[in-house]
Amino acid sequence: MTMNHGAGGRRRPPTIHDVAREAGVSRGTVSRVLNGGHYVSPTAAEAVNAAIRRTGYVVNRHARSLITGRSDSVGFLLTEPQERFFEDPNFNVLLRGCTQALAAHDVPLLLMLAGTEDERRRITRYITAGHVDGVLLVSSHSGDPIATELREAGVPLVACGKPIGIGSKVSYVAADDRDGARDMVRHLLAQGRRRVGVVTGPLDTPGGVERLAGYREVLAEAGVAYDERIVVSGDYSRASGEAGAERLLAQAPDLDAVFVASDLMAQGVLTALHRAGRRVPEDVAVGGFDDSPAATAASPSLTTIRQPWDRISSEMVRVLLAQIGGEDPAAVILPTELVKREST
Amino acid sequence: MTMNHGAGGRRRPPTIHDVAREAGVSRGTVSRVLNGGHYVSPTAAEAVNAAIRRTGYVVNRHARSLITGRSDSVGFLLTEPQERFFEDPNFNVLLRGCTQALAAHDVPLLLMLAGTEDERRRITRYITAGHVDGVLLVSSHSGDPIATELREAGVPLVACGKPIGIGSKVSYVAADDRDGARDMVRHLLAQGRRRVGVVTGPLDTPGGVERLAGYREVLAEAGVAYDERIVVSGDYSRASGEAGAERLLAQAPDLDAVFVASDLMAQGVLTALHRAGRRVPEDVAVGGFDDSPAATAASPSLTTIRQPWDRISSEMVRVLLAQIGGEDPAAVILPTELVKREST
DNA sequence: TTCTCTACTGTGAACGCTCACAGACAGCAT
DNA sequence: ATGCTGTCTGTGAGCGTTCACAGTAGAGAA
Repeated sequence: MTMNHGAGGRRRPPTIHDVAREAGVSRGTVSRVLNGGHYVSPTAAEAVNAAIRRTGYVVNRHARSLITGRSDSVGFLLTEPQERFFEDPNFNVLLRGCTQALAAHDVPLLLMLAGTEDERRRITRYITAGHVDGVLLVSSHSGDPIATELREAGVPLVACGKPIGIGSKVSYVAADDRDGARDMVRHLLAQGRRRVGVVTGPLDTPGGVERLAGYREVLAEAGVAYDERIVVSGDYSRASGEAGAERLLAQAPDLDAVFVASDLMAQGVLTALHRAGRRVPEDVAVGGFDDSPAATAASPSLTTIRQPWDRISSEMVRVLLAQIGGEDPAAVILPTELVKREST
Repeated sequence: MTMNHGAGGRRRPPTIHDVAREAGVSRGTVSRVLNGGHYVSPTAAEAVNAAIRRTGYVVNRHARSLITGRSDSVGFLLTEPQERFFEDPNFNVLLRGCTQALAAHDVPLLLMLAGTEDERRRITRYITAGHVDGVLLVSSHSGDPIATELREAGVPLVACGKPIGIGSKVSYVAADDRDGARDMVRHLLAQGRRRVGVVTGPLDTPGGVERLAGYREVLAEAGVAYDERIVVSGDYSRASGEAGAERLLAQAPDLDAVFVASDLMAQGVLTALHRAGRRVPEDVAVGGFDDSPAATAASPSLTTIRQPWDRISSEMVRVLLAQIGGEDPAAVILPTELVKREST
C-alpha cells in the first residue's frame, strides 16, 4: 500500500468515479454535467458541481480523447524561415493572440516549427495521425506543399494570409492588402504628389501582389500613367528597401513620393533618401505598410497602414474552431487603417 | 457500413493491433519494439518495423498517456507582462530554441500565457492535473507564486533565470550576469575610463541585482570608490535609459563611461548623450547588455554582453527532461561573452 | 536427465472517459 | 387502463495502449 502524498510525489488525481461517488450519482451523470449539462436535473447538476469543487476534479483529457477521437488541441504551424518570423513583431502578436483566443475555449496550442525536411515529415505525421484537431498555418511561401498535404488528409486548416496555388478549399484570414495600398496611394496623391514610386514586396506572395495591384488601381483611377521605372521590388528586408530607393532615385530623380510595401523596407528607403540629401516629407513623402514598431521608431515617423493583427488572430481561431465543428472552409478579409505620421 | 475514405473524411488510423496482425506477432511485441526494442528478437523487430512502414502506423499518444500517466508533452509558461516579452528578441530565440530542442525528443510544446488571474488559475489546474509532464517557466517577477505552487504540487519545473525567494529546490538555467557585468566594466576601465556610471535593471530581478553586483566588484578590485550618484536604475525600457542618462549627466558631468544593463536602455542612453552634445565613444563610452538587434541597429553600434540564448534554451530542455526522468533539480549557469563594437 | 537461467512472446487486465442503450418515472392524451 | 412522449438516470462496453504475468524454448550446468 502506497500513501503517495506530500511534497515531491504527485497524488493520484480524482477520477470521474470519485466525483460520482461523492455526489451520489453515476458516472454517466457526471459526464453529462461536464459536457453541457443536457438531460440533467438541476439537483443532480448542483450536487455534481459541488463534488467537483470539493474533490478538485479535472477531466483527464487523454481518456476523453481516446474515446471521442478528438484531441481538443490545435497546432500552430510555422513553416520556412523561422528567424524572419520570430523577429517580426506582427508574428508575435499573432501567436499571442491565437494562444489567448484558444485559451478562452480551453483549447491548448501546440507550437510546431517545420524548418528542416525531417521536421516537416515528423510534424505532418503527427498532425495527420490526429494528435491535433486542426492547424493554424503561417507560411511565407503560400502554396506551401504542407498545406496541400494537410488539406488532402482532411485536417481542418486556416492560413494566415491568402494562400496561392491551392484550390479554394482552404480557409484563410487576411488583411485587405489591396485596399490598404489604395488608401495609402490615395493619401499620397491627396497631398499633391504626382510622381509616386513604389517598392513592392516579393511578387510570389499574395501580399506583394495585392499591394502592387492597389497602387496600380489608384494611379489608373487618378489618370496617372503607370511607369515601370518607378516600380522596384524588395523582399521586405531593410536592406532591400535601401537598395530599392537608390534604384528609384537613379531612374527617376523627380520622384516626390514612395509607397513602400513594408515598414522595415521603408526604414531603408528613409536611409537612402537621407543619404541622397532629400528631405522627408518636404521633397519626398514616404508611406509604409504594417504599422510595426519600426514605423514609430523611424525618423521621421512613418505614415503607414495598420493591419488588424489582433482581429486576424481571433478570426483565425474562430474560423478554425467552426471548421473543426463541421462547418465549411471560409475566407475572411479584414479592413486596414491608414495611420498618418510625419513622413507624409 | 461506412467506407470513410477519400478527401474530406479522415480514415480511421491503423492501431497497434493492425500492425501486430500485419507483422504476425502480438500487441505486446509491437509495443516493445515501439518502446526501445528490449527483449525482442531481431527477426520480430524487423517484421514489426516493416509493418509499421507499410501501414503508416503512428502511436496514439492519448491511449499511451492514459496508461502511463505521462503526457509526453511540456508546457512553456509565460507569466505577467506578455507584451514586453513578445517584443523581446531574446525571448523569441528562447521560445524557438525550446521548441526545437523538445522536438528533437519528440515532445510537443504547449504554449501557455498566464496574464490574468483567471488564466493563472486555469493553467495551474491544467498543469497540476498532469496534462503536461513538466514546465519551462519564464517569469519576470521571479519568486512568482505560480512557481511555488507548481513546485509544491511536485511538477518538474525549470526557470529561465535565477528565481529569488523560492527555496533551492527549483531548477534554473541562467547566464552569468555578474561575470558579464564584470567583463564589461573591466573593459571600460581598460580603456582608461575612470568615472563609470551605471544604469541598472529593475532591482527586484536577479538580473538587475547581479549586474550591479558585478559592477561594484570590479570597481572595488580596481580601487575606485563606489559613488551612489552615478548609479541610477531603470526598467529595461528605452525611455528609462534616456531618463537615467539625463540624471547621470546632471549629477556627474564628468562622466566618461556608462555601463547600461540592457541594450534597449543603452539606446536611450545614446539618445540622451547625443542631445547633451557628448560624443560616443570619444567623450563617453557606453556598454550595453544582451547583444540584441538593438545593439547593431544603434549608432554608434553598441559594445555589449552576449547571453548564450541558444544554449540557455537547450539546457533548459535538457534539465527539464532529466528531472522528468527522475533526476534532482539542478542549476546551470552559462558563460557570457563580451562583444566589442563602436560605442567603447 | 533435470534443473536453472536467459531471451523472448502472448494474454488479460487495467487506465478514465464517453457513448449507446435500456429502464424508470412523470405527465398527458387516448 | 393503455399508450405515448419527454426527461432523467444508471450500466456495460470499448477507445488503443502499456504493464504484469505466465508461459515457451533453448542453452548451459549439475
